[in-house]
Amino acid sequence: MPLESVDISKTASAATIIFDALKKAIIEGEIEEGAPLRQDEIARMFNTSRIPVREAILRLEEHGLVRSQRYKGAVVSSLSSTEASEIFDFRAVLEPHVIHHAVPRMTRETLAQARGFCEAFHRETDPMQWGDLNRQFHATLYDASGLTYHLEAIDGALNRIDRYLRAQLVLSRGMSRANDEHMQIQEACERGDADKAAELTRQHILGARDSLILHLSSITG
Amino acid sequence: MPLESVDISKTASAATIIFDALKKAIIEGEIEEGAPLRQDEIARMFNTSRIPVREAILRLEEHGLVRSQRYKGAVVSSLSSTEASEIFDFRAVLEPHVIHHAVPRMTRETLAQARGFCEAFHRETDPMQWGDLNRQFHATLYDASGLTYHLEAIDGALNRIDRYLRAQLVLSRGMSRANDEHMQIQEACERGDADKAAELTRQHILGARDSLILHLSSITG
DNA sequence: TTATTGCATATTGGATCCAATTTACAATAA
DNA sequence: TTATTGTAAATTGGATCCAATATGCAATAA
Repeated sequence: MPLESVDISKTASAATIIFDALKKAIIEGEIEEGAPLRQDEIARMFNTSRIPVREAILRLEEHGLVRSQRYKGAVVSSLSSTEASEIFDFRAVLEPHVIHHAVPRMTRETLAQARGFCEAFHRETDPMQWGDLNRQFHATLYDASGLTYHLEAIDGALNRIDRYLRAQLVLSRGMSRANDEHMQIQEACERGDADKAAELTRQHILGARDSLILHLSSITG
Repeated sequence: MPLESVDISKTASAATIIFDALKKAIIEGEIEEGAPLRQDEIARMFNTSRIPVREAILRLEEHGLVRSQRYKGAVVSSLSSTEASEIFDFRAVLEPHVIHHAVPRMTRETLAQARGFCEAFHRETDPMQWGDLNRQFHATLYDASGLTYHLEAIDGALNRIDRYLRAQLVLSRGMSRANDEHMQIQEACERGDADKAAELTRQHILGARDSLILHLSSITG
């Protein structure tokens, strides 16, 4: 047939649109911890009824991003420093395994793309962009592993601590240190040294954990 | 006050009841892979409207237990052998770490309770019970770690492959082999040998993976 | 026969309404 | 004042209704 087949972009459901928007706002810290999510307030913001809002909130709760009590509503989840620390440890177990599996499967395109993000991260002057570029760099390397279940679990863990990671990058030496470590990881991957890439990744995560915990305890005592 | 304080068992919401029931039925294989979940059919079964059913199905989807397409409904997720294999690998990364962390934190009660499940598993003659006792044994040991985020992730992974694990235990040497390995893990924990417990756990999982994959490929080719 | 079209039915997504519960606050009593 | 009680408003959970889409089948044309 002479017509080009065009992907009719089936507009997502209202519930999905609201879910994505709330997820982004919560992850990036736009809504603060403990803040309540009022169903009809959100419904008005999206010009829908409360039904898709409730579905979005339910899905967020399954990911641990909000906590809700019957008849009392949902609030954005907060993390104690021990909970945050455990999630870093979780990442420190999974991510070295994933990158080790990924290194022998990385293509030239993978490495070029990762290097692009790595350098963009280095050059970027807007702190609001650091968090995204950081995640894109790591995700590009990890994606080569093809371990979709692992990747989803890592993504969920990152979502839970994303606002802390962003705060961390703004700290005195957070950005420059992350940048140095990214460069080392990138180079290990380019050399095909899976063991080194895995160990550097582990230390990258545990270092971030320790510096964050130190920071949190210096604030709250 | 002279009255005993009694926990008024606040009846769970309809959505939660339906969610739990569907989750159990899917995990245990009572509903077969690919089977559609009709909203009003389920609603009639629970004497509710479709609203709580939809919420339950949405939550199941977030856990990967069902897949749904817009206007087409939800079906029970199926797993390819490569997907199943990856989930075993995922467990093989996390569970040794968790038990290693748990061993020095195990109390006499922990060990006694685990030994109870271990022996009950050994004695049990009803294959329908094997799956539960197997999970209870491991969960008892893991719980001592206090790593709640890890435990949730492991639980989610187990839910995805539970029906295969159950099938596996019924295979020729599945039950007796699992039993031997449980005994060794139990003894390592009682000796306080965290390294050994972790390594045995790793082999326990990878052995199950290999035997399952072998079995699946012998069926489907 | 075989493929295609059109329509009736089935099913899901969302809006609106009502019920159940919590929360805020005023009224009252110690 | 301070604690307690009662009531109204706010909020969530669920039921019912309508809209949007998919599915199955009969009718038709090649």
